[in-house]
Amino acid sequence: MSANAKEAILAAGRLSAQAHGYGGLNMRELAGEVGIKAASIYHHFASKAELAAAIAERYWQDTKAWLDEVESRHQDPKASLREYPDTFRNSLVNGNRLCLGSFLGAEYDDLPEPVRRQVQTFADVNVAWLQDRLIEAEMVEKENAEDRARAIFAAIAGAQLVARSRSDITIFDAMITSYQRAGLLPQ
Amino acid sequence: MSANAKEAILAAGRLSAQAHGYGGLNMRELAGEVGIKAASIYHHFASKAELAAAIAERYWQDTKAWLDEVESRHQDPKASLREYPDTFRNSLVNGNRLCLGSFLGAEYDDLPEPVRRQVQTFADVNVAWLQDRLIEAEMVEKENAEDRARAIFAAIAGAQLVARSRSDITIFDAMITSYQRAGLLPQ
DNA sequence: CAACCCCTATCTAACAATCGGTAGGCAAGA
DNA sequence: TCTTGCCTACCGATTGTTAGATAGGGGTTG
Repeated sequence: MSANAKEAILAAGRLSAQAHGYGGLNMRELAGEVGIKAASIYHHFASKAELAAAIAERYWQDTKAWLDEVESRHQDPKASLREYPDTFRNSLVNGNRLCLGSFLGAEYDDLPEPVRRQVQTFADVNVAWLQDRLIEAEMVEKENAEDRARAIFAAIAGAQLVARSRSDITIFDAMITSYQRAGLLPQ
Repeated sequence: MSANAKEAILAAGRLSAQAHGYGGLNMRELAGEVGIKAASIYHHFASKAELAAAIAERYWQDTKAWLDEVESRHQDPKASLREYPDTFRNSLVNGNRLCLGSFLGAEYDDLPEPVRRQVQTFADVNVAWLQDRLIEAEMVEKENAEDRARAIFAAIAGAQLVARSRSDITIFDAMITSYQRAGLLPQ
């Protein structure tokens, strides 16, 4: 295992947290998925709180990398915006999982401080990226861009939440289509 | 206490579940808020699962009653739609709490079956009411009304989720305004 | 080259706290 | 006297976390 163990813990922990949240994240179960014992996790992470913070930090870093890759792949900002819901969709396809930011957002009151900071950063990363694309696409006036970006972020996260509790991806797609028809997202 | 105890348990349980979810709902703590001992709860509810199901059932019943009252207060369906986000807003004002449907929706995988049913009913109640108002207001074609209704429900739940993790009601209001400007909600 | 040591990564075993839930008793009103 | 509503006391399971041991690899030293 060695240095790979830490990465394996982060990867499995992310999947577990997306399915069960911070409260449902279980050290023994997580260790079992990685193939080690629970005590061994403490060799890599000082506590459950710090583990969760590391998971959340890695999560927004991966998200940011993916968003930047999407942006660089299109010259049309509207094309980037059309692709934006795909991460959320993929989480549903991949084990009916939730966006980590949404789950931890729900549990926010019971979250340790270091985890809270990473959750906020995740939201900031998404909103900033959306804001830039909205301005490039000239879809809103500059002074409304941030609010509109946050509204889009919230709407898609909400669609994922609702679709998940039906375990039905088709209603996620239907909601995205509705957002497009209504004018919240570009068609 | 007597017959009032059951009602008090339901009321306190709802508030606790809106703040900490099903997993965070604690029998001892809940009993303490009501002024009884944890064991006494089992005189009124057979298990935590049945208690949570009763809380969720009461929740959608109260929601439905409020929605019907809103509808009867306005003759203009758009006026009803404008008032719709207020329940979600009030939960934030009242202790930064989440819609119970959203919290339980996040925890859906770990929910006992009877609770799941009530969560779905809550979503159905909201979507059905929104669908009726949208049709009355002639805001969408009939075949798209349900999808649009669910999209609005999801968007507002998402806005509440995002606003909660900032403990900031003003950004909730800003997102609702954005939805109106974009055309998702009537202005 | 061999003996030594130490660091890394993991283990077993256990602790203390907390959880949902149960058994059985007690008091009061019908 | 029987039912209702609550209690005390406890059980077993699970949780995050810690202490201490062990195995192996790499570097230093004789």
